[in-house]
Amino acid sequence: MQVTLKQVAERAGVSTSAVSRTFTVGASVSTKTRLKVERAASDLGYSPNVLASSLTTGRTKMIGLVSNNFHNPVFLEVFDQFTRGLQVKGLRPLLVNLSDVVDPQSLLRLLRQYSVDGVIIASSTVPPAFPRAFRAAGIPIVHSFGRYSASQGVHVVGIDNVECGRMAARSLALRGYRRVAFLGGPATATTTQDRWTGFQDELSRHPDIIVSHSFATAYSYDAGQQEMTRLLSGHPAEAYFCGDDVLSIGALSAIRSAGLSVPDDVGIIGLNDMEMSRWQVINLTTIRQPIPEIIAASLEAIVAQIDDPDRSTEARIFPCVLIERGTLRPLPVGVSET
Amino acid sequence: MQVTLKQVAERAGVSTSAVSRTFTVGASVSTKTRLKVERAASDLGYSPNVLASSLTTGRTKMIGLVSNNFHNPVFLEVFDQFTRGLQVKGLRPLLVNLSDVVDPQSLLRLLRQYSVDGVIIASSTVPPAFPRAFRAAGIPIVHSFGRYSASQGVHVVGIDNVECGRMAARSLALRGYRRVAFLGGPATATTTQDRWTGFQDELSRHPDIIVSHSFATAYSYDAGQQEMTRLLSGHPAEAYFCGDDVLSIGALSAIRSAGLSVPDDVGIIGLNDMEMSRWQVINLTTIRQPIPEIIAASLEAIVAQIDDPDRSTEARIFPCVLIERGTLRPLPVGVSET
DNA sequence: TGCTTTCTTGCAACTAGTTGCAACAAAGGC
DNA sequence: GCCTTTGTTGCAACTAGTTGCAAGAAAGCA
Repeated sequence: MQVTLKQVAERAGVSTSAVSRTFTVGASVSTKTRLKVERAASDLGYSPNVLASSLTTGRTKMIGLVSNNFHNPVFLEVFDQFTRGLQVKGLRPLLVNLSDVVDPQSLLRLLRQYSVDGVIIASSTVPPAFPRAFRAAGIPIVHSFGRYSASQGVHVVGIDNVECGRMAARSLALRGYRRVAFLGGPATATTTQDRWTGFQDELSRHPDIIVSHSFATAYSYDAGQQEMTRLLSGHPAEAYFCGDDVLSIGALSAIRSAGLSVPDDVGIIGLNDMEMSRWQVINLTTIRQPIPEIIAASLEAIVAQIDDPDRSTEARIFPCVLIERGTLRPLPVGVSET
Repeated sequence: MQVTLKQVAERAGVSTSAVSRTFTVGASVSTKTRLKVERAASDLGYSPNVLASSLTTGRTKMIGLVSNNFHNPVFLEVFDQFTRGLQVKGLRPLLVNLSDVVDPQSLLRLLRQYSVDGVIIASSTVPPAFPRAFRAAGIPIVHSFGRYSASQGVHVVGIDNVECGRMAARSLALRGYRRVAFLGGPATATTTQDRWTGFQDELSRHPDIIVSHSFATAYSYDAGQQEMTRLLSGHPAEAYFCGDDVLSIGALSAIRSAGLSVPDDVGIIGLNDMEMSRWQVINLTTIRQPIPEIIAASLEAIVAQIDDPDRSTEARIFPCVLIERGTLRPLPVGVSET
């Protein structure tokens, strides 16, 4: 079945140690035996079994990649970049769909069974108890797209959601909107809370602007559409900061369905800048999350923790940038963004 | 560090065999020792190491989940369903992003190093040499979204792309279009070829309909937009069958940008029915691939092969269905789809 | 050539489990 | 109570590798 190290040793006429050492970088082998071994190995089509070697080395080169966000299109991009980045570093992602798992301990048990070298939790909606469980178990952990303050002792890489809320508020204020609102995802999500906090905070400096808010039941197209439909039946605001791009598009659909025009009747600003937001049929003004940077920093952090488990944790928070497209009215002449 | 079976045995005052057997279903252990062991295990927080046990059992319960399709939004749904489905069966997906790998042998080597129990290749654009390499190596393999004829001896689950082409052709003919075209992805993709073949074949029965075709450089929004822009500068058809939904949306954008209206000036029919196609800002008429069925069948097939490696392979081809939305003109009164 | 130093190599014990076998215990039948 | 059958248990050898140690080989130097 499988070609083993023993068979290679036999064929090459050397000990198993010699074979093991030829496949270990930095081990002491003469060129002569190395050649013999390599010859035998390629004859037999041998490749070492990482899992068997993990027993003694304690390294599986597997990273648990955990997410519950299999519906937000940005996460396809996230998975793409994570898998490529891990592969480049010689690591393999063991993917875990958290949607079915509710208990941090069972996730911990699961990933321990496979003795992964580290865990990346990629989602803003995973409760902090999950990363904390890994921290407590001494398993290298990074919470990507997480919230800084929530998980003390856990390395977090993400954005400043409060600042994003402020940024959205500033954009709306600068564009002269005087009745604005926040349309968030579920109120329980920390990201939603933070964005709303920042939004509110910034607008408290503009007493002339009337602020309201409401929450959709999920970060989804349907939830956005429903909530906006409901809002339009009352006395809608002039512009909405939506918790996320998918929500924005749901809202956009509801506005258009109601026979209103964007951005003339109602303005929308989203958050994420997913692939689809630039599609001309959508053309969403939004705040871009620097995904490549967040992922690169996450990978860096997990590798650093594996190499030095006692490394102190830190949070790396990246700045977001406003991407102006067609769903907010343009800046007045002479006014510039900041 | 890790709690081992030995420690549990010591604490419970039994042999390691007894512990091993308590965690093996169907093994012979008395209730008395089982209780002692379970007690000790939960005291120490023990969970067996799957990888160590895989050495003797030959089962890692890991499945290589291979794809190169990290840009098509349908694949988020595909990954979601695959990961959940595998989890339910007690299997773990080891995700491989094929975008960087070019050689079947290096993919084979990689997955052998982790002694995965089986491999699922989920993509219509992976060359058949990849699944064949696994077949030759005796590793259970399923090619999801693959093409039947291409990989003899490999279990394929997917759709009949030729029939999809015919279906699109019939829809256009029934709606009275008389100048139609196929806008495919890269001409090298077998799916593109098959869809074009079926489209052409069906329309050969309508000598009154003029058929043309062209190929975009990729299955992407930008490629669709570019190709449609080019087509519109010439003498465009009345309706286009696009190779895929993303391509369709690119084409849609180009048409709208040119000041033309859909479906009045130009009709579009896509293929896939991804999440976004039903968004009202897009509202794409398309052919739906039965993704849940394809995935369920793929999982069934891989499990069956693991249980019985000598099992004969088969192809499972699922029917697609037309989803009528707003990018084709309606059927004439009295005419019905078939 | 002889002595020291550095390299290479194999042995054997180890990693975390599983499993065939034999010994023993318990239960069942008469 | 004795014999047979069935159930439980531990030993030891096995899975595919790694690695500390000591011995032997090669190289360096005078």
